[in-house]
Amino acid sequence: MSKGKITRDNILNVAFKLASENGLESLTIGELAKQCCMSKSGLFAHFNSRDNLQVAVLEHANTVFIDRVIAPARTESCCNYQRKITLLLENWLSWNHSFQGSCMFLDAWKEACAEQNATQKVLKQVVQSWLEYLQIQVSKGIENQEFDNELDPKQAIFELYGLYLSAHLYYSIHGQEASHQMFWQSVERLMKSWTPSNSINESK
Amino acid sequence: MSKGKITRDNILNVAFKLASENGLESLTIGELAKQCCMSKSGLFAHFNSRDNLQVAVLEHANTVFIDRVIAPARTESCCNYQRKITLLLENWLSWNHSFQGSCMFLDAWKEACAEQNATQKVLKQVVQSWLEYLQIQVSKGIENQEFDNELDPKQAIFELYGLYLSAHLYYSIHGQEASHQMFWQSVERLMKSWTPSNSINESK
DNA sequence: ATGAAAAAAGTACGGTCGTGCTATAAAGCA
DNA sequence: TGCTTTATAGCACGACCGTACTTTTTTCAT
Repeated sequence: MSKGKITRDNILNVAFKLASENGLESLTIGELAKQCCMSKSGLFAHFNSRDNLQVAVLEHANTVFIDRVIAPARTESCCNYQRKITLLLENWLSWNHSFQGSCMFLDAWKEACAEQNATQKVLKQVVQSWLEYLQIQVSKGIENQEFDNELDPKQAIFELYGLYLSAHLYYSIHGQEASHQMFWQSVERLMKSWTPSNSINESK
Repeated sequence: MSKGKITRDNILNVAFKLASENGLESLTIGELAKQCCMSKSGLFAHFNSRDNLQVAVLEHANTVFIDRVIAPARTESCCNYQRKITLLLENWLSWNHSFQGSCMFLDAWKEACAEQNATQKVLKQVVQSWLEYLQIQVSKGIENQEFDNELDPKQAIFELYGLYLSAHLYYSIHGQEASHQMFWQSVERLMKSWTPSNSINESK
C-alpha cells in the first residue's frame, strides 16, 4: 500500500468521524486538515475539490455500513427472516457508534445541529409542542371511544410521525406521487389498527 | 403599523420562503438582503445577529403553521377525531406550499440539499440500495411463509423506515432511552402485524 | 414646517471558505 | 546511491460570511 493510499485512507477515517458527528455539510477542508495534522493544500491534493471529498467520504461510509450492518447478519440468511431483520435493525441502529442520534446518511439530509444554540432550542420546542398537540388529539379520540383505550397516544404519534418522515425521504427518491400514495396507505393501515376492533395488535 | 414593523414582516416572509426552499441554515443575510432589495446592514439592523434572525424566522413559520394546519381543523373538534386527525394530516402535508418534499421544521434538521450535485446523487443511490436490500429481506420472509403473502414489501419498509426516522427525531427531544424504547415497541408491533395470523390489517 | 427619532445605506474589518500555483520534501524504483 | 515520481507544504487569491461603526435618508409627531 503506497504512502498516498495510506494517507488518503487516514483522511477518510477522520473525515467519516467528523461527518458522523457534525454532518457531512459542515465538513470543511481546513478543519479536516487540522485534525489530520496536515496542511490544507496537502490534503486538498488528494481530492482536488470539496465535492470529490464529500463523495469519497460517503463511499467510505458505505463500506463501513456494509461491514457493520449487512455482513454480520449474513450468517442468519435463509432460515428465519424475522430474526434476520431484527438483527439488521440492531446493527443499523448501532452501526455508527452506538446510535448517538446520528446517522451518516440521515445527517447528509439533516442540517448540522450539534451545537445547542438559540435556534435549536426554539426549533425543538416548536416540534415538541406539535407532537404533544397530536397526542392530545389521540387521547380525545380514545375518550370518545373511537380508538382503543389500550392505545398509547405517545407511541401512536411516534409511529405516525415516522410515516411523515418517511414520506419526506421517499419524496426525494421516488417523487411526490409515489411518496403520497405510500404515506396515505400506511396512515390508513395505522389508524385502522387504532380502532377497538383491531386491538389485538395494540402496543401493551 | 410602523414602517419598521412592515419591513420586518416583509423580510420574514421572504426569509420564510427562502428557508422553506433551501433550509434554514443556508439562509444568509447577504442573499436575504438582495431578495428584499435592501442593504445588508439595513436588514441586519432589524435583528442584530444571524441567530436572532433564524429564531424570528422559526417563530414566523410557527404562526404560519398554526394558521394553515391547526386552525382550519378546529371546526372538526369534539365530534370525530379520526376525521380530525386525517384533516390535520392533510393540512400538515400541504401547509408549506403543496408538500414539495420540504418542511420548515424538518429542514432545520436537514441539510440544504436542494441542488442536485454529485454528493446528493451518491447519497440517494446509497440510501435507495439500502431500502431495496431491506425490501428483499421482507420478500424472502414472505416466500418463507413467515410473513403474510399479501404484505407489500415496499410499503412495509416504508413504515419501518419511518420508525427509524422517528427514533432519530425523538432522540434529540427525549434522549436515547425513551427513543430506543419507543422504537423497539413500535417495531415489535409492526412486525407482528406482518405475520399471517394478523393479516386483517395488511395493506391491500 | 421643523426637529427629533427611526430606518436604511455605506463602508470597512477580520475570518473562513474553496482552490489555484509554486517550491520543497519524501518515497520508490533503477 | 541517485533520479524520477509522488506527496506535502507554503503562499496568495477572490469570494462570501457576520458584524461593527458612521453617515445619510426617511418617517413621524409637534
